[in-house]
Amino acid sequence: MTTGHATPAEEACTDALPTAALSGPVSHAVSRVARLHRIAAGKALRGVDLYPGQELLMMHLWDRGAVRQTELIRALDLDPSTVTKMLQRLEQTGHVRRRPDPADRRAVLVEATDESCALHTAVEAAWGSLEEHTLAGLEPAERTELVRLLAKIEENLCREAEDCPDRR
Amino acid sequence: MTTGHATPAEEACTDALPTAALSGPVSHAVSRVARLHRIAAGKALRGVDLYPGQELLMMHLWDRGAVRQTELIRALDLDPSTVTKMLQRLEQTGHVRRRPDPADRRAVLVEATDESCALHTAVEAAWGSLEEHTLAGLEPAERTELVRLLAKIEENLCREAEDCPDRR
DNA sequence: AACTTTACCTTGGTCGGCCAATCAATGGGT
DNA sequence: ACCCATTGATTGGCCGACCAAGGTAAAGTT
Repeated sequence: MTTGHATPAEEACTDALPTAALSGPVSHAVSRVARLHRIAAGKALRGVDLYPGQELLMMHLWDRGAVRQTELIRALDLDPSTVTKMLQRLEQTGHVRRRPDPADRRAVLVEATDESCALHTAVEAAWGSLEEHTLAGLEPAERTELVRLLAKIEENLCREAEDCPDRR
Repeated sequence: MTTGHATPAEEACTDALPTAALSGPVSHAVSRVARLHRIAAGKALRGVDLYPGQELLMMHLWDRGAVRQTELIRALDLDPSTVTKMLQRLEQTGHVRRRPDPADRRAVLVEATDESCALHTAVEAAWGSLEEHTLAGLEPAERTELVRLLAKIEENLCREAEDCPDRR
């Protein structure tokens, strides 16, 4: 793929030679991989009544118990409004319960419902199988290298986003 | 990051130790990188009146001229309905023109408007600068390795998606 | 104590993106 | 010629995610 030659069979999953891929091969790849990954996650999660993205929120709740919404925002690194709406939907589907924080009358405490805990293992299994499938055919060394490189570009992107300056 | 130790300073951009990251480090990283990358793209594209995602569509049109919608769907590898809605918005903002295909009365031909072509260079510059920024600090060897690994996992994910079986 | 700033969350709007279902036109099979 | 399967595109509904703006409560200032 980095070399110029490509047999017709090999370019099955790729378009011919879009300038997007030439002008920004990594950006291009990241977009495509992310999209495919999200679709795969969606399929794996369909059986547990969760939509992709929600599983990370739930995992955090399962991990930490009752937390205030701000912590979710910080941990998931999402927009506050996004979390609000996700929680509204998760509450409606009975996965999550919200109650006012007695210590701070403007804050909200969030926790996973007991019923949702039944999904815990299923979700982790799905997440693990997704990971395994994503990395199929990669040797251990390649995997750690991939993680290292992804962490590097994440930090690059994070720096520009100026999300990091404050101690999040 | 794969090792257990992490100084307080180093985990600045990462949450403490979410099971999500342990249970699927690559999946986790892909999500985060993709999100940050999209935000960065959004910032870079804000000056050109385009939203992230639209630039790829426009680049394809600039490349290939008038194409039918099916080709966009295939090339961008998106859901048909997604493309339809994107085109409706792009048409409304004057970046794109649509007309019926004389050869096939159910198809639609899409092409970039002349005005949109003015953005061509700006978009490619933005895309290139985004790429450069994403890869800041990575040596050439690391970059090609990253591309190679991303391509590998893309193929893995693509295979499961069963989008590939037919000759796209 | 009164005022100002900051923190926590919500609402409204917009986009990209998916799925499921639908309609219209083409093309094959008999 | 007819019927049926396939292809091209659209609609409606939903979710994740963003931004901008607003409202309320806590903390900091004077």
